[in-house]
Amino acid sequence: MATGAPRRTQAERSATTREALLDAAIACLVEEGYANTTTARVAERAGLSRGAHLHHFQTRAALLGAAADHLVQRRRHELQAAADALPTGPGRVAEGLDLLFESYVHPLYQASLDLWTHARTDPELREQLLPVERAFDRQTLGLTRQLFPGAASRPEFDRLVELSVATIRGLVVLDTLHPGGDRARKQWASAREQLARLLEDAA
Amino acid sequence: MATGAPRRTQAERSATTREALLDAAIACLVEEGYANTTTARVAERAGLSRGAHLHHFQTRAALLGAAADHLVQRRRHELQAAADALPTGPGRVAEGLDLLFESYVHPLYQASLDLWTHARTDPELREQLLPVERAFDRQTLGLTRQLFPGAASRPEFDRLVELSVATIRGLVVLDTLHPGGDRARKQWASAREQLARLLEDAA
DNA sequence: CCACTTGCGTTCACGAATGAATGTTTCCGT
DNA sequence: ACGGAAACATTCATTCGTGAACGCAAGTGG
Repeated sequence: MATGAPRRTQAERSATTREALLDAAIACLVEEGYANTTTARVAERAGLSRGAHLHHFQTRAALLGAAADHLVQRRRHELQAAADALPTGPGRVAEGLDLLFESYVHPLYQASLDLWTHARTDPELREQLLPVERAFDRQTLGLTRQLFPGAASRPEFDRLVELSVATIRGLVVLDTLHPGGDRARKQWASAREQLARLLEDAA
Repeated sequence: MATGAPRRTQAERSATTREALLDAAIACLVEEGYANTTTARVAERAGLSRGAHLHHFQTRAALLGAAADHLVQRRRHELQAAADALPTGPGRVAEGLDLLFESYVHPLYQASLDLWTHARTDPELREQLLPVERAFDRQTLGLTRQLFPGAASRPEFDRLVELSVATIRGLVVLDTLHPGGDRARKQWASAREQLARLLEDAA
């Protein structure tokens, strides 16, 4: 038959549903939280049956582990694109810090927080998340080197990045209790100034 | 009868069981996490029946809300005692920051993180936690004024405290995935130096 | 001392979530 | 086109957590 849709190979079909499940899982985590992210709920959101889920991920922890990985990949793409588009110039440090901050206030990071928090007492989930976290860390460090080329070669650079990232994480946690609130954003204005000074002094 | 134990009034009995339940709930949160902190589990830990729990707290969210409050009270007592015992002198700022840091790496704060994270998507729990958080914030701010009397009157003091607390929170989150790990502690050494400089410059 | 209240324990019914077992459709190699 | 394999769907049994109803025992005020 000459339908417009070319016959899709099985591997393509498979990849599509897999993505749909992961996207649904992430959306579910963001909007309904870890506790309400059940296998049934995710399948429903993806417009699939529970069987489809079971076919791709035998267990719930497997699904969430894959979702975490998917999450990091998505963040990587968005961040990389934004970083490449960032102009060089005198305001580069401040804007680079802003970029980093935005990647954490993003709703996606709330999903990560949910996962990480639960992994503390769920050995199976933690097992899944440990390699993902390593990738996340490397990703962040690599990005900062690109964002702050002036200071990147300094010996204290890694410490300053740790400080900045820790501060950002700490600010973002503020907003978990106040969804849509901008407490983190308000405090960030002042914090960014201090961090920028430290990074520029190092350059 | 002349037993050594004087007859306890009902109010005393009640208060004892209530405390036992709250302590059990907190211990359960710390060791087994939010998801495994079920009403049955808490009652078992407290050496009581589920009926006892249900008598004092009709719903699970009520128990957890009360537990969060209890948590903040306990932290207040410990912190206040430590702060009162802190000597004045040249190292006061650094030691004060350490004190603050210790109050966050404490396992009790992991329980708080679990609660706060879940409250994001659980309206009933969030309702319970909002006033508790306000108390916690006031408590922290009051303590810092006592710890850093030199800088407390400066206009930028509140901003510096926010920065310090955010950094500490962000560092502590690191350890959720690595229980018993001291990644936060290691990064703290360097971060504390920077924060101390800022606070001392303000004094 | 007795009626009444309050703290505490037991049992039951309901709902929800998970994963296993078993069908049904879609695709690919020959 | 046809047989096998893989993707996907349906149903089932089990487990677990919750909160309500009920019942007993211990304390309190008249």
